Amino acid sequence: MPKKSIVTLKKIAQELNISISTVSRALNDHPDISSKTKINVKNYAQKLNYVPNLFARGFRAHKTNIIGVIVPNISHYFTSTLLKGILEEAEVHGYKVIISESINNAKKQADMLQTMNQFGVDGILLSLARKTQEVDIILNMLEHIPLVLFDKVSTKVPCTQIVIDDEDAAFRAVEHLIHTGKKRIALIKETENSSTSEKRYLGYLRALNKYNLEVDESIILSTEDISMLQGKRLTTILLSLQNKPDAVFAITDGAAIGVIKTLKKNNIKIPEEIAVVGFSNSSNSIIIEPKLTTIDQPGNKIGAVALKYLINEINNENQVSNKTITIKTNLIVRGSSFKPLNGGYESDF
Amino acid sequence: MPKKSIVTLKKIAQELNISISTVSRALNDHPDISSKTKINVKNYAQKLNYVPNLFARGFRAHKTNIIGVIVPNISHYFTSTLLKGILEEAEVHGYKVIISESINNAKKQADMLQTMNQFGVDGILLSLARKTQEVDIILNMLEHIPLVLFDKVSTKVPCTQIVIDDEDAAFRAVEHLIHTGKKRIALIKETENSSTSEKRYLGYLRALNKYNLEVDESIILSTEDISMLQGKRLTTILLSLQNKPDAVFAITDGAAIGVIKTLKKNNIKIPEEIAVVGFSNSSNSIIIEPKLTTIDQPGNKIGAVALKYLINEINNENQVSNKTITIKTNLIVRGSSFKPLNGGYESDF
DNA sequence: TAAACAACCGCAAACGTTTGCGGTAACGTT
DNA sequence: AACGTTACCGCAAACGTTTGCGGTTGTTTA
Repeated sequence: MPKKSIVTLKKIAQELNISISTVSRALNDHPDISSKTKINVKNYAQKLNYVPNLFARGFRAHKTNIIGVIVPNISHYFTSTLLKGILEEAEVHGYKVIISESINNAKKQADMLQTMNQFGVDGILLSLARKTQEVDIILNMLEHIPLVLFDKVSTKVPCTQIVIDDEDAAFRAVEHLIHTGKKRIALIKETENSSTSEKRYLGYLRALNKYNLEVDESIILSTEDISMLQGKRLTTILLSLQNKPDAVFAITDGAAIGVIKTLKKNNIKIPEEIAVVGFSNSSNSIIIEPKLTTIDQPGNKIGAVALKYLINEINNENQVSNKTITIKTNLIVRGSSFKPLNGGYESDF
Repeated sequence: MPKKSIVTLKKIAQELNISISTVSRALNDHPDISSKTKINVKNYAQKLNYVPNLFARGFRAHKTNIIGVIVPNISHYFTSTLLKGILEEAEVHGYKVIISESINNAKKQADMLQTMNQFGVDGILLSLARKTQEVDIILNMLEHIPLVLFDKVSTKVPCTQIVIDDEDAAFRAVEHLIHTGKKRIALIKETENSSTSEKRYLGYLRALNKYNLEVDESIILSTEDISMLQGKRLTTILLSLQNKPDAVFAITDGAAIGVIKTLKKNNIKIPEEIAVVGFSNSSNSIIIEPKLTTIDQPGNKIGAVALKYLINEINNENQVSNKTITIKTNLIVRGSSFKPLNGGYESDF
């Protein structure tokens, strides 16, 4: 059993023959304490390697300096960039972060909210599980503890939310395809009511609308669990059509890569015959050949901003705020949608 | 300010006209309490939505049920699988997990150990930052708090360690290349003293040795930050050689993919002219074409096992254990090293 | 010289929980 | 009737910290 003897205020007080309160105040630079005593105490504490028991402190102050984070799935690249942003920002503010994953399970998510609250975290950062329908537990949470939603959000919850401009990003992606001369652009999206999928769909529609392109339901495909495999499957459907599309906008890099793979297998020229655009700028998007045109979502920034707003709510204990903060994204044009005319050279294609 | 009135044992005791201790014991199923009282108390607690203040409880019991995890970089796919394993296992044991990243900075890592200890975590799971040389802080930590190393470990620290069989895995990877008829196998590894890199190097040597193949220093290349870019750079070096290799074993999927990309650009047939094997089975390894032969490291399992051993040390407060647990890996053969003879069909090549 | 004031410090309560110990009632045993 | 036993339950301390309040010096002011 390791556990070296633990140093407390009491011990310091005894050795120095002063009271516990004086030691506490000295270490906290309270004005009531003479600088002589302060130096004395601080030195001695230093020597004994004293560390305050944040537990006791938090217990008393009802403040833990821990914030809880719940994400649907930790092992997605984008999620880990979100977490990175959160962790970095948390550190500068002196907060620790507890992370849990809901595995896209609403029940589990509810349990986690409970446990986190029970643990006395100072606030919660939540990215919703996919099929979160009943938000009553979350609403209830809102009355107990500061909470902000990020990435996967819901308008049903009146709290501050940090999202990317999904609609606008999708719009720009499709607009880009149109600018390259494409006129019949297919869409691959999710069926379940995912807020992001819906918004990207709207962006797609708006772009077609703006440029007076026909909206053809037969090339708007949905799938439950969007993935590379589904991208492949849906592409074969698209290719079996009489009137094939000349571009595909997949709402996810994974699906987009599935599209590319299937197009290549069918010897279809990318982007000349069919162009492809994804969403996320995942690490895979520069591995596939041709490299994938996609939307870069600054995960770090989303995470950092979310934490910043949360801390704000923790400090200003006024009533719950309710605005939605939108983080800008970037369209990254690569070989899957655009081939430079002049001897333009893309390194790996 | 939200903060609904908080329910404590005291409140329940008052309303029910019994003592606090009785309430506590009733909720904890203490034998001294009559089942009538128990039911009574439990029902009432349920109704008030009582949740024990784990903070106060932990404060008293010197137990937080939080374990700390420090990893070099959270946004690597493999890392997130490790974390997933840890999180899942932690949940079944009723532990919460605090995660920090050291960004491969030894100083930062030391600070984090301190803070975690200060926070009163029950134990620490540590994956070392790359250039962790002075381990005194860690050794010191060992006397205070249960700690187990995982993935990135060091023999300098006498504690239980969870690793994969790097040496053996590398051996099998190279042996596989030899079995396919390759005789001149290049190696791409790290320069800095990374334990994994060293072990994989040893496995490489052992394989060459077993099959009486010459070890040629000129095709054993090292790089500081191993990555796709470095893979590309080193491949051009290999290709400029008079006596080119007929296979490349890259100690990392990223580097291996860089190799493949460069080989393709130079119109070299994979695997006929030069075969490639990586390490990690990252998501990228099935995106690149040909798909990459690689070693699958079961991150989930490593994480889970690490946590299991940590909890064991937390409970059995006997002296520090010091064994090294090795997790088995799998060689996954794909197109980058092997082409089926009979009309064998690989879906995307 | 007395009163007022400042500077410095200690007492004790409080946070919510668990738990050793002691106490009371009811019952059965001699 | 006196005693022992059992079944319940409450008192109070303890965990380590912070903080309002009051107390003790010593110094300045009237």
